[in-house]
Formats: sequence, C-alpha cells, structure tokens
Amino acid sequence: MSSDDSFSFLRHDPVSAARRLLGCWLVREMDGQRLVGRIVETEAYHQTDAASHSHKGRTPRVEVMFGEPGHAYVYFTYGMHYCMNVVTGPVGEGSAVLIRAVEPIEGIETMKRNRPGVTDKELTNGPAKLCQAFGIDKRLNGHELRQLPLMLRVQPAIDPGRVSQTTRIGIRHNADLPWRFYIRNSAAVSRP
DNA sequence: CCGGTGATGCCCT
DNA sequence: GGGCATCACCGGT
Repeated sequence: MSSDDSFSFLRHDPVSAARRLLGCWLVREMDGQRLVGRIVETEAYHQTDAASHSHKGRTPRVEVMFGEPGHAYVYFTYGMHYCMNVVTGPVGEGSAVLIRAVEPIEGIETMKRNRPGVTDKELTNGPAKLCQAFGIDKRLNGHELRQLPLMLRVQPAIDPGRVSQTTRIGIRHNADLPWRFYIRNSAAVSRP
C-alpha cells in the first residue's frame, strides 16, 4: 500500500477506521453485474479485545486479520453464514472492521435473486445478509479490496453529527465496549 | 412488534 | 465437544 492513497486510514486503529468506513461503497462484480452498497453500519475488532477472533493469536482461520490492511477477512459461522471484514492496522496486529449493513445502491435485482423470498428491507441489513446478497464467501477471504471482483471505494467522511456509536451486537466478551458505528436515520441498519 | 429457538459446519481445546 | 461477530420462522401480544 502506498503512503498517500485512499486506504491510508486503514493502517491505524480499527475503531477510527470503523467510523471512517461509514458512507464508503462496497462494489462487487458478479456474473457480469455490478453491485454497489453504501456502508451504513460497522463494528471494530482488535486482538486486545476478547470478542475478537484474533484475540487468541494467529491461527489459520484468522491469519488474514494479521496481514495487510485493506484486504477482506471473510469468515464462516453458525454452519451456514459468511461475514465480511475490512482488515485494519499495521501488519502483525490482528484487527479488522466488520461490515454489518449496507444500503443497496446498484444491482438490486441481482441482490434479490441472491436472496430469494426476503423483503427489500431485509436484503442487506445484516452482516451475513449482505454477504449473501453480494455473493461473498470464503473464496474472497484475503482478497485485496482495491480491485474487482470486490472493492472498497472510499467516499467523503460522514458528518460526525450523523453517526451513532453503541455497543456491538451478538458478542459475549467485552459487550460494553462502544465499538459499533452506524449512520443515524439510515433505514438500512440492522438495528437502530 | 417482540422474544425464543432450531439449523448446521467448522475451528480450536 | 463447546461455542459461535447469524438468520428465518414461529407463536404470543
């Protein structure tokens, strides 16, 4: 990663990166279709935090979290779901930002095909839901997010006055840490 | 609208 | 064998 590109904020801590990722675009190319979602909800994870997959150190599963910032960490959970993170921090430090929800911008018909039978509102309002809608699975684990078929397009920062900060969802350890961020008033978040 | 619950496979102990 | 950064469905309100 060069020192002056749009991903430079990812080299620092995951908490500030989680806030900064709000409003950025996730762009996916799939079956010749272009899918775009605007990130509206994120959570930060770091090796010092017992809720993080990286907390117990390097293992094959979480190796990507210790690698280059700006790559995708995609994990499989509950026997059926994938979730996607953006790796942050210096190489050698295990940290990442979970993308918890996006607002569909382009390619909505393809997203609907990927998630048959759900309402428009449920298309991408959860970490595993958006992965299903965008066709993201373990094949994209470790993928560098500056190129297709999956890329992060950095957008201007969201006004801090429009960002809410709360505790994270669905974890047991460090449940009081306020490391979740979402765009207030967005109808696309998983939970207000 | 809400809380409870079963599904289901992989990683790590 | 335990636990999981979840989801969809069910039944009661």
